[in-house]
Amino acid sequence: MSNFQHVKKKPTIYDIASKLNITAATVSRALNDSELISKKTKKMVLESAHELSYFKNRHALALKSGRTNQIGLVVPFINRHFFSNIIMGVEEELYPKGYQVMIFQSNESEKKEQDVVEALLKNQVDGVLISVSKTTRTKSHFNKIIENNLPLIFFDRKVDVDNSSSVETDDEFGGKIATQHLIDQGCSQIAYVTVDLNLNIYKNRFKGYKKALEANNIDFNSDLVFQANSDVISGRKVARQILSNDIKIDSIFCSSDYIALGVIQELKDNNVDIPGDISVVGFSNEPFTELLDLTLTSIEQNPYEIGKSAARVFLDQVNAKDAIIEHAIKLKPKLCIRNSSMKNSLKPH
Amino acid sequence: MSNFQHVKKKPTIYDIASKLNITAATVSRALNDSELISKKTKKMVLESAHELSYFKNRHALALKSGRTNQIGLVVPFINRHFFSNIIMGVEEELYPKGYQVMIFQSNESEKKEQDVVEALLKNQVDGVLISVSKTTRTKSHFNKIIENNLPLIFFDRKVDVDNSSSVETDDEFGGKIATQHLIDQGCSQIAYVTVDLNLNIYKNRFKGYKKALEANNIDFNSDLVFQANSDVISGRKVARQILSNDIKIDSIFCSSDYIALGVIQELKDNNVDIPGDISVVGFSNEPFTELLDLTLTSIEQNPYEIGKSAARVFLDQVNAKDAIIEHAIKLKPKLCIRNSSMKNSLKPH
DNA sequence: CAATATTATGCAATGGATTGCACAATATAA
DNA sequence: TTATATTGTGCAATCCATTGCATAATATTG
Repeated sequence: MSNFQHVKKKPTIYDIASKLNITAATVSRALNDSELISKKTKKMVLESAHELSYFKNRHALALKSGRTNQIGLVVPFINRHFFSNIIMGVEEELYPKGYQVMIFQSNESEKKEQDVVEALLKNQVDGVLISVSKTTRTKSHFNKIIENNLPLIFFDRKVDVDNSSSVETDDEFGGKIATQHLIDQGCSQIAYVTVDLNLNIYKNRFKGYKKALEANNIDFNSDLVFQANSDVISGRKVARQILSNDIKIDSIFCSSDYIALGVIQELKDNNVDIPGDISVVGFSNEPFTELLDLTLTSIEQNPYEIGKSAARVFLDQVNAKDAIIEHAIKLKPKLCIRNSSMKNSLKPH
Repeated sequence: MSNFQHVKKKPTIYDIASKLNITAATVSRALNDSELISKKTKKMVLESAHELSYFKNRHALALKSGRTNQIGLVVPFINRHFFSNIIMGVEEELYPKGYQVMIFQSNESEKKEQDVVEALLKNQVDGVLISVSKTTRTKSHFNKIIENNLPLIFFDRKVDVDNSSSVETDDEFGGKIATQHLIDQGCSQIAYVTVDLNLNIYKNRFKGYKKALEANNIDFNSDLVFQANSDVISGRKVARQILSNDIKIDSIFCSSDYIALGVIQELKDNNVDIPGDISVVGFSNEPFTELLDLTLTSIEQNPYEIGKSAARVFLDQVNAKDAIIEHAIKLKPKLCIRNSSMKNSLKPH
């Protein structure tokens, strides 16, 4: 329990060198398996390195080479189910390749996002994966990344930047299959609840909704479209609005699970039968959707796969060296059917 | 869209030096506000640095000093509400102080945990904050951290290691207030559902439960104690067991929200009135607890504060230099009363 | 065996910032 | 004005690994 523990100094190539009566240069080459070095010497060096439990000093390497084997990962908030699972995917893919993932949050603030990108560049990361903050309007910080000749990969939320890549959910497809599912249940008066249409993801989900109607020869009725924030309260408000205006519908497709939950709560409070009278579908497949009394049908975006995919795109870029590779990947989301939408379903349990 | 963008080289102290016809040493001292340097020179240097948008090279610093301003944060999984909020807290506290947080997952595997700690040491992090994997039985990797003279702070789950600190939830207190709450509602036949009693957190919650009974002169009855895994299925199983054996109880305190949810589902399916016939309390205050039809009373551990606290302990250690500081902090959890436990409550809405 | 081709190693600079020591420039005292 | 004290800068080594160039050691060929 001594105060001043003996801090054993980490061994360097010089230690190995002097132990073997050769120079550090030779050791370095041996460790890097250079053809210049004889097998015998290589063997000696490797053994000695193992013995001393030698490891290369990352910072010396970074200083010399300018590469760090670290990548920057920027998300709005890490404590969101969606983003934390993306991070899982990225790590899973990159950790075995020797990359370390530096995770940063933008807190949905453009300023913080700029700061964070700045910090990443100072760290000389080898690439940046980012999901853009909602409030971001400028893109000079993204251009800076490109100017540094680093791979830049957007995921989930992108901005148009030359020489960058992106991995997104095919939100339009998601909107389409959710709507089609309701139609398949016999619904035709399908209300739609959207969040801010300035955001691409919501724009595209809406597009999918309309496409599905069109494909089934159902007239689009703008009276059935509602605007809300992505939370329970907003969902309740929309439901109240529908009920009090006596708007005739047989289903509601909400572009957010939280809205859907609010809708369900308000409808239940008003003795509306779900899914009998009104079917409800959400979006994102939040963990709570399957924990509810009335489980909620939703669209799974598979954030884990988004993460993995983004990581693979990064590796592609890195390995391609100077070739331009601009990936623009869209992953198909999946419909998770539960009790809130099954007109003919047996009651749960 | 050229393939070979011009990658502007980052300015160094040498650039500043030659621009001002002084030496790098002087520039370095000026940047570090050394008293050796005249105000005039300092001003020149600072201005020039700003002009060139100069920043110190982290890797050069790390190489020279052995310190990196990075800390390692190890959690079992980052996509758990509890842990991701701890991470938030840590970041919030350390980011403004110029520390970067390197986040790693152990996946509840001892081997991975050892690897990760190894990686952190190779990176020469300035300290390690860790929540120990469930499967960890050895502690030599923790000792290695101490031998390197680095601050080691355990959070939520700790292991006994000399010269380390810890920040935990006061689980016993949590168990006590939850039980007391049920007693306050008039309950006396309080079932208790625990998870693996080999784990300290569950051991302590159980202890709290018993203490509360004792304090209220209620006899402890081991027939009312059940064992389960921390999931919904297990919760249902316990409830079925209670019902089929016709065990007389007026409430159930579950050491996990998932168990509590399963219990509630099963009881509801069997037309038991909650909280009328049986009150239910969970533990951890998972996000879903307030989204349920019947909102679930639970114990909030405030992971965000745990994170902040752990970060502060780290800063303490760092600033204390060679002094021994062994913090052992226990944070009081908080009771969140909701509808599942309020005997006299109005029905929701 | 001498001369050339191969192969294996060493030397020294590099990357960027810090710092002990030496020395120059200026200020103060005598 | 000269000797001494005080302040401000420069020199060069250091942290660790890499790498172009020079050279030593060995192998090959005539």
